Amino acid sequence: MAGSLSSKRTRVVVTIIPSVANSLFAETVQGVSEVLAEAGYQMLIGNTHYDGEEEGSLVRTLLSWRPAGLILAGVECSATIAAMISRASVPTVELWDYVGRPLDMVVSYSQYRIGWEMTRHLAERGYRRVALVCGVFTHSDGARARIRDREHGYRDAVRKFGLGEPLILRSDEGPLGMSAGARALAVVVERHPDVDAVFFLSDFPAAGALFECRRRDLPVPDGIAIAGWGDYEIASQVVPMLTTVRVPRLEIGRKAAEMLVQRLRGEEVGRAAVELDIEIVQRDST
Amino acid sequence: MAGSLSSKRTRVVVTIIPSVANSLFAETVQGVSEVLAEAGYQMLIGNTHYDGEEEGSLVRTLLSWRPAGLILAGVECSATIAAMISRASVPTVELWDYVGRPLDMVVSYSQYRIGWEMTRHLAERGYRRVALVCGVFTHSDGARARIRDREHGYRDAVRKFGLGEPLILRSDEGPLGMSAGARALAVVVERHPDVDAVFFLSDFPAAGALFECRRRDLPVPDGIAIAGWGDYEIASQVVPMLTTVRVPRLEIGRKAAEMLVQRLRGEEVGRAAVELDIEIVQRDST
DNA sequence: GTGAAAGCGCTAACAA
DNA sequence: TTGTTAGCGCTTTCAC
Repeated sequence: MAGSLSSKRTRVVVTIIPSVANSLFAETVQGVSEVLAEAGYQMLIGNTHYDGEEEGSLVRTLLSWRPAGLILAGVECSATIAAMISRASVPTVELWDYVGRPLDMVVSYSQYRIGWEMTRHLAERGYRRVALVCGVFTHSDGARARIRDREHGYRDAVRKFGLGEPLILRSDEGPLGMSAGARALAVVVERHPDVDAVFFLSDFPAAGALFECRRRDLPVPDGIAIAGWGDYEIASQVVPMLTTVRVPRLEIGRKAAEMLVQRLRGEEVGRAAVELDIEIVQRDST
Repeated sequence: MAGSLSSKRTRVVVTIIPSVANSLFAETVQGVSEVLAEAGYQMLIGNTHYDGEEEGSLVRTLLSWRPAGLILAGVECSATIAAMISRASVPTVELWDYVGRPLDMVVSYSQYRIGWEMTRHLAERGYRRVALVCGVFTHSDGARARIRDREHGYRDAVRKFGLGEPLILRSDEGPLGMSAGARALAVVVERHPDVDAVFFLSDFPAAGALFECRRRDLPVPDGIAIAGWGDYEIASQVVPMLTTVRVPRLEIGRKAAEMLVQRLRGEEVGRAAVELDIEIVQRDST
């Protein structure tokens, strides 16, 4: 500690995530720390619990330790916090969301395209009424923006491909689990019998919906089609296998860490904002 | 940082885990940080990647920052590292595994009982040949000891309840996933047709086995019974619902943090080693 | 090359 | 009360 104080530098990079319990972040963090370890940096993780105040005190403490770099994965980052970070002039990479102007470097993918591509895919496979089920994170502007973009892509595709009225089911549970997916499917089946495909914004509620269909003896995909997001292991294992959107979770982490390491080495980082590609994975549930 | 150097104390507790990608640790870490946050401490997470060397350098760096406390969740903790920690005289709580003598405080549950109780449960429900499927962590003495204890409990129960020869399938993949569970089930069905129940040491491979049974049109539990471990959400959602062992993941984290906070407040901590209870959850897969 | 001295940015103890 | 000073344990610099 005295050494860091004296030399004004450390070999530590701090990654801040909203929740360790959300497997979305786990793999990305793994990617980050792999690359960082290779480059001789240590990584520490801070957990905000989706709470702006905790995030603030965490960032304050961590910045006082002069980390070599900062990685913000899906965190709120209010104006106050952003100001603290830029004052500290620590190289920063934001992943996924960012509010307003990016602080520094950004690695993300298009939320709009997720909504658009899957809806288009379902339309092309002949489904005529596609519902969207998503969690509503009211915890941060960035999360709200992310969801808005996805819904926007969905709405545009619904209109473009003549799928009737958009139907969006929102749940305010935060990250949706399997049981929430099962409940959402029950609502769709009972209240909107004309819906022939449901797009869940995560594989876990989608799997839960698949299980609910099985309980109801509702055949998938003939009775109803189910699509997910994330391409988690469960998507390729569940019966029937789940059509989903592959997002490069690991690669996002690796890319972010690589950009950071380049910057720390004093190399010029080409594009400060990288957008990675997503991909529809067609399986048996649609 | 200068403040911490000067005052020789911080309000930061460091939790070290082997992997963020393993959902086993996620909930425990959540429990730890909830309690710590209430008590006015911040928590940082260090990730060892199941690697002794990384653990060493992580602990060295972190100890130099004089954390108020240390929580080691399922990490190797070699003699060298243990010496570093005790020299730093930082209050420490170990979770789950510990090698040799505990460093300081310990929160755990009986691995032996997990093997014993589930095997007994299956014997009592009338199964005559119970196979055990487990991952083999060769990364640490503690993990090896944990697995040995579980297998020991299983073997003792097999003998006690007259279930013939023990049958243990080991995989060296590390934490077993769904696809590994599916493969293990295939091996059991094809090579050991007399097996009528399989106990997986996690719900994820157990769910994978369930899916494999479905693909093979092998009815569960009538054709074969499947049991898991962990009582993750999937266990109560999958069809048929999975019989499993509930382990108090969240409570372990909370308890560990509570003990640490008591110690930091200067209160006397009653028993330095706490063993929490496990519980069989009977569902439809057995 | 080796050794001494200054100082990183704060806290804590003491003096005014 | 408020102001001052020593010093936490290192790195860095500069003199030898």
